[in-house]
Amino acid sequence: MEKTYSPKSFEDKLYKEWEESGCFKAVRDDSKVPFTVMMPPPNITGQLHMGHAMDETLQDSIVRFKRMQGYCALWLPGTDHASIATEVKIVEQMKSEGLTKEQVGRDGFLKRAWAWKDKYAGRIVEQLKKLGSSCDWSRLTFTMDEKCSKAVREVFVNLYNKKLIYRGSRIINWCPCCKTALSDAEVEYSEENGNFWHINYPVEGENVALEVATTRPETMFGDTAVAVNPEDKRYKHLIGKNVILPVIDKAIPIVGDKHADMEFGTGCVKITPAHDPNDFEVGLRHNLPVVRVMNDDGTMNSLAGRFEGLDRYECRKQLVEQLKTSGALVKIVPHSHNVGHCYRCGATVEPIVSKQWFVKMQKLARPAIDAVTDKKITFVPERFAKTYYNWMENVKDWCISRQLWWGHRIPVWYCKDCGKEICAKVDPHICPVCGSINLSQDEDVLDTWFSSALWPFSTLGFPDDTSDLEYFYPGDVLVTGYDIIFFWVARMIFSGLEHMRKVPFRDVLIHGLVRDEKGRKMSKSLGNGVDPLVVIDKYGADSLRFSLLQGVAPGNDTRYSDAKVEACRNFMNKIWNASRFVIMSAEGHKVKSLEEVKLSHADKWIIARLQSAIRDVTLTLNKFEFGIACQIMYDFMWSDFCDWYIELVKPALKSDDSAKRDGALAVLVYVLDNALKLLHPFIPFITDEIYRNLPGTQGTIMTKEFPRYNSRRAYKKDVVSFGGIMEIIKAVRAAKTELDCPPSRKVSLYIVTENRRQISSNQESILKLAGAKEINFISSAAEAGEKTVTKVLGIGTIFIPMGELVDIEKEKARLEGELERIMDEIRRADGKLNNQGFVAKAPKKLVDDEREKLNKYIEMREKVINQLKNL
RNA sequence: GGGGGCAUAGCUCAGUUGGUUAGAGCGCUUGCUUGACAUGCAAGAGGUCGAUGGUUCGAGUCCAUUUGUUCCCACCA
Repeated sequence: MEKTYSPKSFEDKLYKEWEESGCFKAVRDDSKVPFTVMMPPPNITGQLHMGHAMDETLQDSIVRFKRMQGYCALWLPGTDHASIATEVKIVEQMKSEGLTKEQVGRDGFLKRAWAWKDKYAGRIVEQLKKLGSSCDWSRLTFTMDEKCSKAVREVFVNLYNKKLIYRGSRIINWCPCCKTALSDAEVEYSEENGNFWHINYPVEGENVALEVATTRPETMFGDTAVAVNPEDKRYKHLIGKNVILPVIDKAIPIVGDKHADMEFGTGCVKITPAHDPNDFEVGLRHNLPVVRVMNDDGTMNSLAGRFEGLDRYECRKQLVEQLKTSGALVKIVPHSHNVGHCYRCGATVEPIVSKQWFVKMQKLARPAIDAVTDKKITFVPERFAKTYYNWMENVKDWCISRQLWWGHRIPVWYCKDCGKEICAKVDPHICPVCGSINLSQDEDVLDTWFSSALWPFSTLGFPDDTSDLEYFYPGDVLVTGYDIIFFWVARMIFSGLEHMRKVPFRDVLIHGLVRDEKGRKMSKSLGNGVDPLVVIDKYGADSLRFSLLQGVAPGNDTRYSDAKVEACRNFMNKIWNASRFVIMSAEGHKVKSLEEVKLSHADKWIIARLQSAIRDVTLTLNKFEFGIACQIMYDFMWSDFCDWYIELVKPALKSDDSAKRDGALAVLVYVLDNALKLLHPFIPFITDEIYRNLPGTQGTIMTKEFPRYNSRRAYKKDVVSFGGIMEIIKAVRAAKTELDCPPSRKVSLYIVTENRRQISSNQESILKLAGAKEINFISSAAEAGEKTVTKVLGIGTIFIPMGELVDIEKEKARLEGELERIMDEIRRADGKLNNQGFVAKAPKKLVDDEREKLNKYIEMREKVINQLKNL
């Protein structure tokens, strides 16, 4: 093995082997319990970012863990066609060539889109592999694959037949840049500084005017009424009369509607049903005409008179000028308000009335809410269930049609002769009503999330009753960021319930965002994104993975920093070198099993520590507490195994006593073997590379059984008593530092203790790690001689002669400080034990422990006082 | 307007049914060629866990109020 950890030399090689050996493949095996994870398919718009890296690392760790535990683990990978996002990219690409969609036409466009998909989907797959993702590539699915399209078609037709999909003219969010409708979830709001333009609408036949205020004056051409509150004494007498729209001199009625808030503004609201959701509702109540004044591209149409053809903002500018000159403009009041933007291109969204397809949500939402309240689905952390409820309970009908070309085309045809609307699973060629062959398919495609919603079952063969569907559905855990709970998680849940009659997964593991070093969201516009591949190239995939898992609380955002990855890389290097030591020590020796050797005190201690690591890692992983699990392994490997155990066994390894050597070697290999397995889910590459070099192993670690807790090897008493030995070592080291004694100077130890056997059986360890040359057991302090440093410990009192280095006054001060600390402890423990409530109500073990502690400290106090007297 | 999150060491963060003396990484101080590792080793300094009140034998952890910060949802033209 090389001296330093160099991941490049083995990561790609190992991945290739894993893939070729077929151990990622999940094949139905009825002797095993299935464990299914559906990968959230990354968009084919580009490449993976840090958020993906975290998402995939979490999933891979779970899947590897479960696979090692003996489950038939399926992690199904895929990519998403990302209808609007990809279309935006392709339009941009064409623009650079001086082309437009219209010029290349639908077929030409789709050809480009598929080429795009081939390029980027492949790139994403390569990136996933670099990360070490153990997904079943034989099942790689694209959301526009034949099987997904079939599922989409099936679901659409079924919902249509159940009247849960309908077509209607509603106010929708319109992106004038992408020229398509958007769902509510696809609109992002941000606070913007704008104005209220107060405009006078003269009342017909009266010498008064109603002052209305608007943030979008250009929509006034579509005004079909002015509303006042029916209770409003200022205006109620005018209800039924007309006002004259300025500029175009059109008479529109004054209506009484509670939508007009008497307290707000002037109390008069212009009603523009075609361009505002609230106004649309008012329009319905008062039977007002719906007048749309804007084109799809955000320019004004002919109803805007001389402003026709102008962009909405240019129109606004010129219109305001005209209103100003004509005197209709009363005032302009600065006003900041929330403006909706397209989540893909950022353009300001225009609420527009438009004929679109919708999914009726009310009936679908109910069972989806119940599934979570009934605990059929659990959000981890739980608080995200609230976010989910909040959205589901207020969900509006889902606008699913998009005026785009890239996506699943809506399976509805219209008969040009009789107007019949035909929705069918198989493309119709003849009108069932009039027999005409003059049919044309709806031009629109479906919202990307319509197919994503079916992902948990479309990938397994739905609507066919496949064996895979029966075995692997429902999934076990879905891992995703909190930012797509609405887009995706919610829609998968109601879709699974509606079409499969079963929830699509049992647990939803929500993680946070990966932010940059300063805590900002990583984004293209800020240019602060960090490319996982660059990091992997520099530090290795394992280091990146570990850094994304360690120290992260479930659901919390985390910051990426090179420093963190570097610290993880150092950990990898530590593991690497410790392993190198074990392997080198084993060279030329036969490694025996634990059963064949006699275990030393230290051996039992490390084996016991390993057992608690096994128990705790398993426990925490089952609760998806990756941060804690990683920390446990970090501490175990670095502190327990490297800093203590390896140092402890060095003398034994060099000993002439073959029994000692065999014992140490057996334990080293046993512990390392198990630790590697515990670490493998998080850091698959390094653990496998080392495992293959470990004596007595065969093949890859990834198919080996995950360690199981063995209570027979928990050695509870030995763990405690070995703590005493460690205490001695630490005390001697500290004493040396305190007295500026060079660590290399070997000291003599004089110990007053009742645990002579225990100490002498660990003599070699103590001498080695404490840097001592001898241990003398004495019965009183006097025997240790003058000029000593004293350490009062639980296991005994240690005297270290330090000759001229000892300053009696300093030593006194030190012991007095020590005494103070001990007194504090005694006061604390005493206080607790004198508290009737504590003694009566606290668990017995706690009270006993406290009593034991108190006794220990009282004993120590006596010893320190004695020693102070001696000085 | 509604709902969350966060506030713990100089910095970044863990701390999950309330129970030892509150932890880690980085940074800092001191000392080390210690036969795996200087991507290292040893010893340390550094925190009244945002504030107030409460529940409890016991609160960083639970409840209430409050301050600061941040996110999501809804949205009054």
